[in-house]
Amino acid sequence: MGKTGCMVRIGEAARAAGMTSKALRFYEEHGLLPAAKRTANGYRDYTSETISRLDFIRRGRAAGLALAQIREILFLRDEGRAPCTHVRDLLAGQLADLDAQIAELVALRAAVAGYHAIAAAADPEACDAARICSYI
Amino acid sequence: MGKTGCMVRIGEAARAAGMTSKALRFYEEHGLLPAAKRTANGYRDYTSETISRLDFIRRGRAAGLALAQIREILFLRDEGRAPCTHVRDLLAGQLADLDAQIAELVALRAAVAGYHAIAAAADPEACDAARICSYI
DNA sequence: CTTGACTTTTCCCTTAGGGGAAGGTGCGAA
DNA sequence: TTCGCACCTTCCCCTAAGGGAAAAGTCAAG
Repeated sequence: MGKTGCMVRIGEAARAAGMTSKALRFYEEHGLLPAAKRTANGYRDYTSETISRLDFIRRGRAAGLALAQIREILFLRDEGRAPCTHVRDLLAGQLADLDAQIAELVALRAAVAGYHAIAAAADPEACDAARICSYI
Repeated sequence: MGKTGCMVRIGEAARAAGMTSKALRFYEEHGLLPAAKRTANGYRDYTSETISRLDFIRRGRAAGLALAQIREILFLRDEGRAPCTHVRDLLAGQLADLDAQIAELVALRAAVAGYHAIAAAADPEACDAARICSYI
């Protein structure tokens, strides 16, 4: 085998996964990546296995999962257990969370639209100083 | 006049504004409230003017404004200038931000719903270990 | 030899406060 | 008087997911 194998430094691995080097160090620090092997000069050395792991992390992030949830999934997989039912439950919870967030934002948007309509139609001279601003 | 005047300590002011004492200290520290007068024992002493200022902060927060934006409004008012046109612009920007956030969450919701539908229908045995989890 | 690109670690920054520690103050009850 | 309780003070660490920057080491090319 070659002297250096398929040495991939952090920048290249990050580029391959569409992330930054900082993110990779952060994931390692927070247990989403195992401690990377180091080359003789101390540089992190990644394999294609790490790259696919990073791909999964990216897909999970794109689905709005928190790093802690992604870490759970990875932990199950690392334990040799299929995380599929757990992932299904996480996705169900994520759907409920998203529905709640959307409902909240839609309600806030309606309220802000009302304030803005009043502000757009009001006479700027009518502002009550004691209230700081009458539009809110 | 009475010895203690209308002394209102931080806890009572916070209750009156529907906040916590921590929030009031935080607002003072970050320039949304002027440095409170202190009583002889070092306790902060608030007036009704502060309470109405806190009410405005709460209304601004309820409208989804950031503390930095609320601070700008308060600064204008403190300068003697009516903040109304600025508030109107902030509300317009807030509307645009909310629309963007809602669109993003709705798109994410659709994607997650798709993942979840696949996960709910799939055979858990079919999960591909190399991909960590096939549902995402 | 030097320059430039890459890496390492470490520290501070972001939002809007929350939690808690350690200690001071004032009032009523025992 | 002393205890307990409620309240206050400052100080420090914590959140999520990294970003920015500093200081320093490594390596290949010009």
